[in-house]
Amino acid sequence: MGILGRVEAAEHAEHSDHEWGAVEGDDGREDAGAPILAGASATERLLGDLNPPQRAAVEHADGPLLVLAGAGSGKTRVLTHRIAYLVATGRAAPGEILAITFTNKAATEMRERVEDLTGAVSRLMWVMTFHSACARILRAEAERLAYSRSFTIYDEPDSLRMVKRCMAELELDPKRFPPRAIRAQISGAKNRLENPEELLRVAGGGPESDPGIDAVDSLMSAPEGGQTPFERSVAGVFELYEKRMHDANAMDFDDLLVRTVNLLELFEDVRERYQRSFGHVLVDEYQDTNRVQYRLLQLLSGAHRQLFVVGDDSQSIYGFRSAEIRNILDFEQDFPDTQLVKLEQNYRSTGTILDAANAVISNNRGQIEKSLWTDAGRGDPVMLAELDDEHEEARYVAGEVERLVEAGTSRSEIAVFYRTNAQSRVLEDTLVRFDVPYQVIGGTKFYERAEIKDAIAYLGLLSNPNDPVSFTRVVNSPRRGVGKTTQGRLLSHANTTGSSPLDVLMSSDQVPGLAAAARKAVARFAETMGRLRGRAAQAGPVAALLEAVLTETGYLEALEAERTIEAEGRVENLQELVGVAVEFDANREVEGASEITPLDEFLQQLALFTAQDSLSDSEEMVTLMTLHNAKGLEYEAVLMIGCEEGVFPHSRSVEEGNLEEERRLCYVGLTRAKRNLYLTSARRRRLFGASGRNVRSRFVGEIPSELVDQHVSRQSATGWTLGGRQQPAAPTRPEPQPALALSIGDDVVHGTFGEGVVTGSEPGVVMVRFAGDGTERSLMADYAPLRKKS
DNA sequence: TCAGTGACGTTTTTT
DNA sequence: ACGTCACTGA
Repeated sequence: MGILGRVEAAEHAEHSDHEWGAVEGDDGREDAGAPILAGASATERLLGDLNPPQRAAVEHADGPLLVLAGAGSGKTRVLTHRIAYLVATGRAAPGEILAITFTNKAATEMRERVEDLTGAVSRLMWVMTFHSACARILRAEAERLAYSRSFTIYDEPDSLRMVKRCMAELELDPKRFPPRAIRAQISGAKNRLENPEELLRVAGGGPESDPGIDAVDSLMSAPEGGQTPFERSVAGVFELYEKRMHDANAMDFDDLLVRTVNLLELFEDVRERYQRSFGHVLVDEYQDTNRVQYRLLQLLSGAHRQLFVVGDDSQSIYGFRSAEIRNILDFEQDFPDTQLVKLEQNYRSTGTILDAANAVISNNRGQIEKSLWTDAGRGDPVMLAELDDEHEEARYVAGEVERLVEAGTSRSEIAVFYRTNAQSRVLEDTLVRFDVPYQVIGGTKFYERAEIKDAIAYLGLLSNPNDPVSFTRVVNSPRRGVGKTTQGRLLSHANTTGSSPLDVLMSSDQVPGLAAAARKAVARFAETMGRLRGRAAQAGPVAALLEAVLTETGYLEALEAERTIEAEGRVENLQELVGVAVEFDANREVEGASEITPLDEFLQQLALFTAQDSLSDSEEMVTLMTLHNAKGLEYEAVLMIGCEEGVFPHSRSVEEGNLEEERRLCYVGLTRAKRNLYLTSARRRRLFGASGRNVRSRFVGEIPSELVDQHVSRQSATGWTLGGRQQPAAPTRPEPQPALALSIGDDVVHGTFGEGVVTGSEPGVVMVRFAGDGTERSLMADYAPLRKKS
């Protein structure tokens, strides 16, 4: 066992009064709290409310630990308590802990809870995502990899842009090889830690191919072996892409991880430094780690092997991002002295919901044996609803949400999940019409709006003048007479002289071939950028710099001159961004001599901001999100919409044979619900204009019928019965009353809102203005407790 | 250089 | 059905 490593770790643990390096065997727990009085009571406090297996995990003595935790079994809690335990018992100083969470939000919550438990200031703790941790390490060590510290982080669209540039440079036809596909291949290769040459080697020489053809093929393309033209193109683009990204002093999301691995592999001193500083490494959602992340964990915990990972193989849903369940299945082999703790008691859901989820996931093969149980009651049945089309489905959701709210469920405790972001649209329209407040997580994000990206690109360019993508974005926005031709001349001059695009701009009189008008426009822009650059160098508040950028570049002015509603919205968005900057400036700890300038830190935060981070849980809103975004969350009531073959499981997953991952995704969705669970499907759904007939998802059929309660919309009931399925038992659901014959002007009485008058109607919906509060509401004709006043 | 028009492909999921 | 992108004419 890594005795040496641990002794070394102990030596460098300045805050540790203990000589943990000297303690051997499993029985460390007896000594754990004893020497520190305050620590002892704190330890008791934080162990008190744990069940035996949770406690075993938290009190784990030494070496690698794998916690296999079922859904809702308190795995994040175990992780939090483990950190608190390490701090409280003095086994680790806060600064020696690196805890990896899946989102920034989860990280913030975890820090706060550790603070609550220990009373310790957690600022020193590294509790963050893989990407944030890597970005921080890279900022500090960038020079080792011939990067500058002000490297730019490209988001996915920007990375795609760079791929397109490279393809153009290689004269590859984007119609023949879609840039998206190439980008996906590159990303996959990076996550598997393959470089361009390896990619070719792996792709080449399929053993099943006909040797005759192989021979011909190898004659045709001797140096590369027998790849398809696509694979060769991927490798070529990959190679150039890597070079151009480095020239640009830019990293994509994958680079953040890969470069950190490179750094730690290449430089022994750096590796040892970080191994010493992180004496304990903890990972949440371990089932979703991929090859790079795994390698990173190996490198960071190499000497001490204090690796504490928590995960659930049934919830592995990021295979498309190269996550490997293998990492969890093989953990015990890779770390032979691993201890395994299983958490199988579920504290979240009713027995019915848990049984449904277990029944679905049991259709997968090769899950690690777990038997989740709960001592909560049975609860309500799972509600199944089959509606006619996506609009009726949305109305059903809106109706059920209203019903739940009236029955006392807070809107913030209700969530709607769907497979694809596109599905939120119809739902949003309907919720607006029904006056149901909601928030959408993910989808088209604030930070992807053009004006926001422009503003960030300006800041990015000031920080990193080498970045051609930001340069291109910004140089003629607002329109200032620097068109494509001029841009091309500037960039190619930058290429030939090897200087940065921004520097070329500053000395544009050196650039050949510029027309007089262009020359003038360029010079004018260069002057403003020069001024702003001077400002940026002063490392003052980011908000002030951003405001200066927006006014001095004429960006705001141009928007205001448009005098349109949209432009107004853009200005508002920009104001919001300034607000974000103000908040950033206010929260920034005034630590002298930081390695990162405020501007770089701000840009980094924006780049690594995730969908879930914008989730607000305090307000009275229903939450809408994809199933992927739902991971790690829980709600009293969950509605999963679009449970149809082709939608969920997605047709593409079925084609690619990823059905088991889809089923795990379903499992994740089901297990988010504490009390009420709804699954809805539509018989017809419009996709790209064309309307298709859909059948219910196989996952719905995998739920035992005694757990469910069915509602089938009237229009489809017959067809459904003819389909050969068993007609459900009589629903206990409030039956849709036969729609009242209402016409505009009729006086009606509503169970909750009182008297009103019908002001309009649509199929299935009736609009009523109520006398009580004067509001007009859209109600579902079939469900609303309405009766005609006679 | 730019505004307007038509074709296209996009919809899996995300750091 | 919608947004993006490339092309075209002014």
